[in-house]
Amino acid sequence: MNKKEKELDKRNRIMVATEAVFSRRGYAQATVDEIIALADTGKGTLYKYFGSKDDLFYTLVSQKHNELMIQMQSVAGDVQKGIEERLVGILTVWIDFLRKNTVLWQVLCFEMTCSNRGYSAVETENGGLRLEARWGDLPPLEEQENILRYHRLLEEEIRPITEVYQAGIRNRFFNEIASHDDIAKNIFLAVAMLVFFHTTNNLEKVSAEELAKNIVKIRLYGLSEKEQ
Amino acid sequence: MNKKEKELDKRNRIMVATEAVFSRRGYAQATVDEIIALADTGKGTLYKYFGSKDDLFYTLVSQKHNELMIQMQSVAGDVQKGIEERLVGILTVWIDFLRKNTVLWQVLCFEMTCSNRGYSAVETENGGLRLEARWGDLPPLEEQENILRYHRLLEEEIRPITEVYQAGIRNRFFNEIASHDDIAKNIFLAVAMLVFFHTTNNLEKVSAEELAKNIVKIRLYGLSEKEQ
Amino acid sequence: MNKKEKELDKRNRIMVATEAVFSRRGYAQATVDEIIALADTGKGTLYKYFGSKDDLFYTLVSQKHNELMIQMQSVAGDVQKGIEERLVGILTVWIDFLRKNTVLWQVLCFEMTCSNRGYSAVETENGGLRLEARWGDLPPLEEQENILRYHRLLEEEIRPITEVYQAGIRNRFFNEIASHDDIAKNIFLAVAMLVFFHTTNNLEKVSAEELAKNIVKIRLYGLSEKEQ
Amino acid sequence: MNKKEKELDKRNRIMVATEAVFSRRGYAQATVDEIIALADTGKGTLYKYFGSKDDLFYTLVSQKHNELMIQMQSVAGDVQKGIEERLVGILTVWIDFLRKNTVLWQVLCFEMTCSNRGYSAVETENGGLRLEARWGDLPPLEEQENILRYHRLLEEEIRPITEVYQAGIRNRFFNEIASHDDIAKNIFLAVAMLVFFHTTNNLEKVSAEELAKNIVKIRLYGLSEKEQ
DNA sequence: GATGAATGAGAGTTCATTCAT
DNA sequence: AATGAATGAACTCTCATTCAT
Repeated sequence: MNKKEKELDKRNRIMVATEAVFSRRGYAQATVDEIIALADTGKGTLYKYFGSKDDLFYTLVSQKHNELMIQMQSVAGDVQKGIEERLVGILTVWIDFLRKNTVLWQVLCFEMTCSNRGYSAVETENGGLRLEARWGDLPPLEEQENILRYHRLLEEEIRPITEVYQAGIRNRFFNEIASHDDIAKNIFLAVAMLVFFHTTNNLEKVSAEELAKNIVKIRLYGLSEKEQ
Repeated sequence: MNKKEKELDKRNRIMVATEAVFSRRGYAQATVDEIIALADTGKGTLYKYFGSKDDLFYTLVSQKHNELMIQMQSVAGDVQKGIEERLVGILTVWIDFLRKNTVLWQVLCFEMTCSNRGYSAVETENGGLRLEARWGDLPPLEEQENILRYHRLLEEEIRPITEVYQAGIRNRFFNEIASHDDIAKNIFLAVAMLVFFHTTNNLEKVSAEELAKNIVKIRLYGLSEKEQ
Repeated sequence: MNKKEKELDKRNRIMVATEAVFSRRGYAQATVDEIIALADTGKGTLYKYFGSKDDLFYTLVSQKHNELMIQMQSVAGDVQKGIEERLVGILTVWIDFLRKNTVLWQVLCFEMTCSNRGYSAVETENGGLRLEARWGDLPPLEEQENILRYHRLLEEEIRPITEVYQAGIRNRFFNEIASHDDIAKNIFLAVAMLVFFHTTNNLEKVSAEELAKNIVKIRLYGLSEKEQ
Repeated sequence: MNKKEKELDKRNRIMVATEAVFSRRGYAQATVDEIIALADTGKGTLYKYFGSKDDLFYTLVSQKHNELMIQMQSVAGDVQKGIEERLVGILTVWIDFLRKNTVLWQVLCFEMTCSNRGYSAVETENGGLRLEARWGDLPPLEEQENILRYHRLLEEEIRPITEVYQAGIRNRFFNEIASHDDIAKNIFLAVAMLVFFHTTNNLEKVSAEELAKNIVKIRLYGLSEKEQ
């Protein structure tokens, strides 16, 4: 094994340990000590590669995010397919992904976005994101930026569904109720909730695709036997 | 003010401060010091009444939970009303409640249930709840019990919807897709997500009832213009 | 010993330990661990009372500074005495003080003012002090303020000499060479150097007053046997 | 460029970077990482040539010290000149040198001699130097030696003034007050203080020679208008 | 009964030095 | 010969909990 390979190996071992530890402890409860013990390396090495605990987490989820986006785009971009088919495709990818990264994405959604501290991200005029506090003051700018980058990941992950959804509106595929802006976002998040709160014994048996089909069917055609 | 009143006053002041601090910091970032400063009392007093930081949080959410349950039951129990009407009623209460307690219930759902550490609660044969770990070991029994009590709160809050939903199944109000067990739970959680991730500028304007009506309509009759 | 006394006792023990440790290690090399071990207390106690290592040091020297200023003013303010007598008085106090606090005041002069990192303090138009960097950038504002407070201590300590000196100029006590502004400051600092670099065996034997007299004589009447 | 030249080039680049970094950070705050980044070389190279951070600093100041000594000796050794002229000459060199190396020599005087940790150097019977601790124990012998070498540099730098001064005593150039041994040292150090604490706006304008002349005049003939 | 001073384990981070390549 | 990845001891600081008054 040459130098380059060894270096990659170290980085990789840290990355693997990082995933394991954050997945079993969340962010705040995870300790750098546990990570380096698992990676069998020194603290200095970790900090040389990743700079800070927050950067370490960001690097991990950022990488996973990129893989997710590639998969999502491959199913979302196929204009041959109809609205329903595309929705099912995107949700299948999303469910699959969340099942593999349940804890990490919970941590990302609630802990890292500081949604659980009363901050939310709102769009600015020029299409960017800005942090907003439900009460009191915002943190220092540098910390705001650290928080916002997680919001940006999520925003990008929601976009494929939003786009298909808007195509559906243009096609008059949807009824007038559908005009509310948050519906696309809501499908995305409702699925996340489904996976976050699944209990091991019932949900796992259903394949991601089957689940996605059902969810889309319910959203599109409803649960009711009767006509509205 | 007599002794009893004075004691109540102290407890109340701590409770109010507790809500304020956990609501703006989440659980991990909240400090007991900030709470007692706001309550203008001593640390010993707080620990005398509430025992631990975790018990303090539990007491707070437990109290709010009880208020929520009373409201939910008052709209869920009315057998005169139809399925749709009852669903709208429950969700209206739920949305209203979450809007007032957004951060607290996020913390409850993800931080306190340790859902963000890979634990989930599964039903036991005798109708109770048991903790299960996605990986590795469970924490000591005492800590498990502390975690489980939060799961019990959530389970109880979901029940009214589940009951209405099961009534719908008995009435043949729903189509066969609806047979999946998690659907009731999913409506409940999807609404939570909607409120957790609202951004201040758009959602607030819609009344809780209007929002509930739309959500139920979509669930029941679907988004699609066309027949399935 | 009652509660108040005990509290004072703890604070005092920390203060004493602080002086001992900073006096034998300087600032950077001193560790909080050594201080608490010597004070026989916990880390939390130290941080509760003093907030940070820097604040701890500042509290210590600030206290000593106040004692020094009282003594200086008592000898500098006596308008009955002549210029020479007053100079001798101030320098006696200064030498005495420095002998007792040699290391602390070295640390103050060089380490804490960051003079040893190329920063100096210059007077602003409104009589305050501003930090200036010989090269490159200044540190963040908050850190600048921490540095400046040490400069302010020193500036105040120099002032009594400056005042006597200016009185001398008004009285035409000095010759025209004396017009340079920095001369008062220089006497003050030269004495500091004398004490900082004394070697135990020779200087200590001379009393502070005797030393002060000699220094003043040399400054006033010169070393030379001959007339200029 | 051949091998020898390349090696020299590397050494030189490290030396230049060393000066830059220690000059803007002092010793404790300087990092080897910053030095090698500036020198555009590897850490191993630096440690190969210089052995340790302390040795690196010593090599730097030692080199500058040698240049200083050559200049000092060239003005101190000229027996043609009178006492006053020689003093002015030495101080001119010394002021010039300090202005160019203000931070480095501050670090040398206070940080490296561990004067700021309560150690001082005293002469031994055989003319050497020995470390002495104001309180407590001395460090291990090896570290003592590292500290002493900085004292030796300073002692050597003071010597030219001492020699001129002793010539003055032999010539009966000085009055009886001047017999105190530390006076030569004090002139030397007072000048250092003057440069260390100059503030950019006033002192720089005066040439080193002008300043030296004034200092010597004051020392020799005094500040007072009146005869003693 | 109410208090808050005292605690100390444990957190994230830095950096001089080594040594295999 | 030159490198820079790897190290880990040591640093400052936090905070839930206790218990003497």
